[in-house]
Amino acid sequence: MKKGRVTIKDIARELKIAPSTVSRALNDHPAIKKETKDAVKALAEALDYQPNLLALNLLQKKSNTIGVIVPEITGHFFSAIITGIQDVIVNSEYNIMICLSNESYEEELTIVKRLSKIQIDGVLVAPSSETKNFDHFRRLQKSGIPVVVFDRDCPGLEADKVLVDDYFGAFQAVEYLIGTGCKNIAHLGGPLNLSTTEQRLQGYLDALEKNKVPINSDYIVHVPGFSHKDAVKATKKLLELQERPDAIFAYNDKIAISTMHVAKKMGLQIPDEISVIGFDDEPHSSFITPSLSTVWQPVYSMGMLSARILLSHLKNQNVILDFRKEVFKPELVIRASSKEN
Amino acid sequence: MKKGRVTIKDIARELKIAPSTVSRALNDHPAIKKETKDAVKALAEALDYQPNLLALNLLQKKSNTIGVIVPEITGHFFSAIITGIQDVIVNSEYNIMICLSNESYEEELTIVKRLSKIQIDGVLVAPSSETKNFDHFRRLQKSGIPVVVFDRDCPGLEADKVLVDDYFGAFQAVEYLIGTGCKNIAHLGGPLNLSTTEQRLQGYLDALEKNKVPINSDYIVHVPGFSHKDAVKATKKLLELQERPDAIFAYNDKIAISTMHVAKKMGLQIPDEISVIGFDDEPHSSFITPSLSTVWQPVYSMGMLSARILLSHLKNQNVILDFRKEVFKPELVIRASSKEN
DNA sequence: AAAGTCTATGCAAAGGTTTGCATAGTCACG
DNA sequence: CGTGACTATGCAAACCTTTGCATAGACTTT
Repeated sequence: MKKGRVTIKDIARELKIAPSTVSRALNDHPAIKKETKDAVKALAEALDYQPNLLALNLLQKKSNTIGVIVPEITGHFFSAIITGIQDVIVNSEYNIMICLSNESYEEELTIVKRLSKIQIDGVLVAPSSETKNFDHFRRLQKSGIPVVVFDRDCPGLEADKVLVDDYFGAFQAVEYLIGTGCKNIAHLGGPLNLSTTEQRLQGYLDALEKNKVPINSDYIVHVPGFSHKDAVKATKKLLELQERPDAIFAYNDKIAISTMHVAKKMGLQIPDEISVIGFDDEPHSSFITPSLSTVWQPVYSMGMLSARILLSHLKNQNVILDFRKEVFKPELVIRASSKEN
Repeated sequence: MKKGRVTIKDIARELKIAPSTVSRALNDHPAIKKETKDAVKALAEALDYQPNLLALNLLQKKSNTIGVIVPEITGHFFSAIITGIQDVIVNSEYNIMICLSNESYEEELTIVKRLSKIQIDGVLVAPSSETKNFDHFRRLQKSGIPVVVFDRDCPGLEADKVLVDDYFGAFQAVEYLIGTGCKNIAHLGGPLNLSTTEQRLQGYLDALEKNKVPINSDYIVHVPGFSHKDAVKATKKLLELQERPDAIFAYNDKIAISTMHVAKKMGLQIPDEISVIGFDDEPHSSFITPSLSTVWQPVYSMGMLSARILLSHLKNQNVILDFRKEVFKPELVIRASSKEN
């Protein structure tokens, strides 16, 4: 019989009224008589009418979709953030499109182009570790698309930002290590160029300095990527030093766990011979042996807040809101991989 | 000056030609003179023309988007599958919309309705653990939307399926435990109603039976949900039994890790007093102590294949392809949480 | 030179919905 | 009865692109 889905025109024809009347009836426009409304609604129901959002999108020049760009989702951190974002967005009229940059600037560029083509309404982004230039985000903003940056800062980009006080977290962790009597504290840093890497390094340095612990540049090694291999290699570099460190503050739990793995294989006692503290508090970090001391971040809340900020921009398209910069405080979680204070 | 983005009409006006000519020039239609094409392309470039996909969507009655429905992404399993899916889809013209059902049938229903409203072109789905009725998927199929089910089977639903031979994996794991001399092998099953739960249970049962090990119903406990608490509670039930099991085959690594945690707290030696085998081979499972024996699944490949199957349907809309059922073989990975053979 | 062929382009419709403006009809008031 | 106000509805444009058909002009063939 009828091919394709039921449209407003079908209802109009059936009821011998104009499509515009049907549209208004469906949207409860006050100028429509109650009887007409009822008739239209009844028929729409009967015919299982589904509004064609594609048409609406074209008309409104918006896709009712927001894009989320993250480097990866196989770790816990971004998965949890996304879950937070999702839980907020689900209760709005927006759809959500998750895109993975695989820590690649190129792919991030491609994604942004794509999102811009489909007329995305807003973007939430944690930039890739390769990204140094933020012009692609600026281009989005210029075409009226609000951009909210989370977790990893984009220095120089004016946008809403939801970050963690990485500096504070690192400072606390390192100061704790000093407090337990560690003298030779090393740092396994993250990929260079990441704001989080820099902040955590700075926290490490300042904690040492404040406590008058001399800084040894041999004790600072940056892990180039996020693979187990990278971490193992970097750890070995540290543990094979003439004067072996007695504590390692790692950029994140993943690295910390690899570090512990290597240390154990070398027969070192954790934490007696070497303390380890990570960052992120991944769920399994409390289950490894010894359980990992780490810095907890309110990941889920960060996701929710980022989404809420974006939504508030979308709701107030006309009003120009000031850019917000929200910084969450992380918390040091002491477990068994570090000595007692 | 000009508000909004550049359209094909703007280019046409500028060049004093018809919009249709511009369209054809941009799409390399053979009937357009080279000079015209060049002129159009040059101007399009200069004006930074971005085709409006929204208009195209309306015209083609499709959104060029495929939906992916998963229960959650905080674990490694679905994250890795999604990464595989993404890596395939990225190289097609399709966009990808990831939706989380949070293991809830209700939310899954809402998601399906939503996807159907936005005229999704195809769906990849791992149903929630609550889902027993698959009519919502059938409705999608009826409106011409191909559905590919992955990981968790939907019995009775005719669709493409990409699964793992859970039965085989479980059978192997349990037979291995028997081979190492374990006599009282318990099973911590997953949420009832999941095809994977059933298959793994059946593999467990058959392995016992084949090896003439009596089945003890006290040794089979199902974990209702995926939280740590649920797993701890279920484990305790097993370990407090009069005749304590000397091996536990768990539904997945997450549960297995919780189990080991409880066992260790009770002072049990793993694997001497109790062996543990999980399922999934999560990346951190090799880092816990003792490292976890488990069943590995080719997650990334599953994601890729699922996506490829869906794409092949979309490319051959007219042709009706037979439903495919692909079953991947898992592999037993023996580490330190089980005895040697 | 007429008829036919080919090339390059234009016209207009289609896709489904919303919305400003126009209009037909009703009613009330002077 | 004429005017004004109000109600309920219809018309048509707009959103942007693609595409079947039409056509104008140039060139070829008989």
